[in-house]
Amino acid sequence: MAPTLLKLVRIKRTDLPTDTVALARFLIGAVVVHDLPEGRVAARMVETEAYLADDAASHTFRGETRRNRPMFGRRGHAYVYLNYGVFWLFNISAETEGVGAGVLVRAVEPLLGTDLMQQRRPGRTGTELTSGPGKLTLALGIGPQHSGIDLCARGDLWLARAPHAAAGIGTSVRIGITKDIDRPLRFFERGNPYVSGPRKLNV
DNA sequence: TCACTGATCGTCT
DNA sequence: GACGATCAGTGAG
Repeated sequence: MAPTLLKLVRIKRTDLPTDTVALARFLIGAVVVHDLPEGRVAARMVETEAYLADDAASHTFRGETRRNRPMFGRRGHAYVYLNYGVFWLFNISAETEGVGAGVLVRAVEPLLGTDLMQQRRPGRTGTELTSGPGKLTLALGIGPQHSGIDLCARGDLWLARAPHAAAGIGTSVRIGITKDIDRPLRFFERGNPYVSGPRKLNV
């Protein structure tokens, strides 16, 4: 799709499903937009994971803390945290005020500003740019300064409606966790080359 | 294509 | 003081 033809329509909070699993599926195909000083970057979400309130794998399982507070807010807020001391991971809060749940964005497909993404990922090209939760935050310039912000409000980081429907949504167990490992809470666009993870999970 | 490993640090126990 | 919702490099099959 030619960039000049891409119309980005801001997502309103009322567009977002309250239920975490429904939100994780809804977000497949939707767009993350970041307006940087150097220009706009935008990418379609093609892989997500749901983290529920009664979920031992979720950061919210043991209750609210300073770090995970955004997950307890209303749906549509960003929760960004440092993983393995190295990478920032981007989540979108779900459910209602007081319920700790959200959706991890695991992979995106670049739509706008691919050149800017490449500058932020030296030596990486093609699917290596954004095919993983730590990669995409680097490419899109998402960091701790965004944790807690409202993605449905005016700001530099926001969500836009899917420019076209997902080709088909696949389901699998989640990746990289050690608790509640059997729940089918990972969702991805079938056949999309930017989807991360072992091939056997992506059918 | 898969399995394994080191790097690295904020958060919570 | 231990533990990760990861990535990139290496080596084997």
